Amino acid sequence: MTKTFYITTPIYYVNGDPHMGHAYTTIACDVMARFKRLDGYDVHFLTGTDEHGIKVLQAARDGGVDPQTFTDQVSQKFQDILPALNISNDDFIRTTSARHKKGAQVLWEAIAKSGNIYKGGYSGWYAVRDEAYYQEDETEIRADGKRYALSSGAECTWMEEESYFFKLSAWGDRLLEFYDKNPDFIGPESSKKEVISFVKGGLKDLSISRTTFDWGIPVPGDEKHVMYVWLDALSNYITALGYGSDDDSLFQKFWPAQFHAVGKEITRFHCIYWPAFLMAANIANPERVFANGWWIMEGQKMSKSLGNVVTPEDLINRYGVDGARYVLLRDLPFGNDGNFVHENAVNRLNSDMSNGFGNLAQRTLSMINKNCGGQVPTPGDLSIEDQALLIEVREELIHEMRKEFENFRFSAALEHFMKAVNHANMYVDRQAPWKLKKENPDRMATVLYVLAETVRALAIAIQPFVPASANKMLDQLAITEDARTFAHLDKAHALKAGTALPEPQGVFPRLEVQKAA
RNA sequence: GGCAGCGUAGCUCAGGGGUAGAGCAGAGGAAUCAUAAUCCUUUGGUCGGGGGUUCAAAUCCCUCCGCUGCUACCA
Repeated sequence: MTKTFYITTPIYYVNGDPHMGHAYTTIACDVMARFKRLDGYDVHFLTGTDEHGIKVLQAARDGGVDPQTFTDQVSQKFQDILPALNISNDDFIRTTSARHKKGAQVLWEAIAKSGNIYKGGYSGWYAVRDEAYYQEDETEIRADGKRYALSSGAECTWMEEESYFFKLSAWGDRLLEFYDKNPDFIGPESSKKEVISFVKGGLKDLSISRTTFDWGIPVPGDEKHVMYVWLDALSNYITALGYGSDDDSLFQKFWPAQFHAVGKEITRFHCIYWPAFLMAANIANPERVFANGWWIMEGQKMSKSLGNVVTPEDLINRYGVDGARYVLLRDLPFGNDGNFVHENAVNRLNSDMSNGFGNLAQRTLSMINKNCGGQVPTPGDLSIEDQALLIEVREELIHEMRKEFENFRFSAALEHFMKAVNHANMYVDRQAPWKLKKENPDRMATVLYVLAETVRALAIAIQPFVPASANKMLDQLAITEDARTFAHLDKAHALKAGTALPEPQGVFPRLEVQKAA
């Protein structure tokens, strides 16, 4: 039976427009999803938008529209960037959709049924400006007799609110045991330490409903409450699979998820609350949560006031779709924070894709076109060097890449790829087929065959990162679309001599270095 | 303030107790099939500052500086 692979991005909060960070996480997931599909897995890839909560409500009011209209508009922007970045998601979930609301309520009921929800009161020093409650020792009384939050200086008033609570305090030990038994659950290591120390510090019960506004999912049986946005939001990973609906076949098939990608700022929600909710509802936990870092731009934090916020469209305009995908994953190890420098990105694309891989393909195809009648040449006996190169690109490379993908090391996978490209270019120079043309045409045909076969294997392997370009290259080798998976890397699916090839065209045009954002 | 991470060649980043690594950028050479691309050689760092442990520290410990995230109901 085919192995399933369920992968999710976070659902993006619609209080702002999509930016480079959203693109980054989404692209990383897409690359993983494509890799797994090519590797024979039955993949389900989910992304979506998180649309409830007071911030969205306020943003809608500020814009003078009702919240549903507002979220429709912003969610659409997030949906629009998916085809623009060539994202292969199988589904898009919105937390305002009927299917999600229903599923979230079913989850609530499942947790309630287990005895983990109780009604209580929430009280504390509330700062309207911060939308946050503070402990008494987090506030001070100033000369004017009023109370202010120490951290923000916002004025606080005593508030009491009826609220439902989740018995998070009861789950600390079971969470720690879960982390212990599943050491790969949280990555990278820094996030894991943070989460474990947080849990060890002791967990308090979690308020999971609100009565102060109504832009949310009604609590089953007590509709003056709406569900806490994180309980609402996290449940998307199962509601999108039909959890709690009449047809939960996808849920049966794909849950638990193999991989939740998150930004490093939301690891706590995914690594503490989410498993606790699921365990309480007696649902299996996801296998892995991996947090990616944040980008800064040319050494500076991205911010609206600095005017250096980079949007997905900016990246596409500058680097093309495949170029944007490539430069985001090439240098920075997934999980680390990074500094995005345009000059480096251009250099990277030019030297790796244009000069390295693109030129390898072009010189190979061009020689075949001119010297072999535009057909795949007929190879003779293979030398040791021929065989070594073919083994590297057909077998060893994908083996190495697979290992790196297991640990989300996209940049390391690309390093292996570029190493193979370099070896192929070395091979061209050593064999010098342009000399063989006069001295030994049969040997030239063999060398060009080995090279064409090398380009085929490399193009197949690089598909997850630069799908459109890789496909163009495979078109030029007359590889049919159903013969492009990793299973086709082997000798049995090698190029057939005599196959007519189209006129070669450059696939990775060089970019000009340009300064400033 | 507390917790965690980071600070390594001009740039982007690996590494992590035993004579400092990669790619790009720079320099020199070879070749000319190719998107003037390729291939070879090569310059370059007292691994943020200071202190300590050790025969030996970029790597462990302490401290200081700078940056980042979290600090509970706020994505």
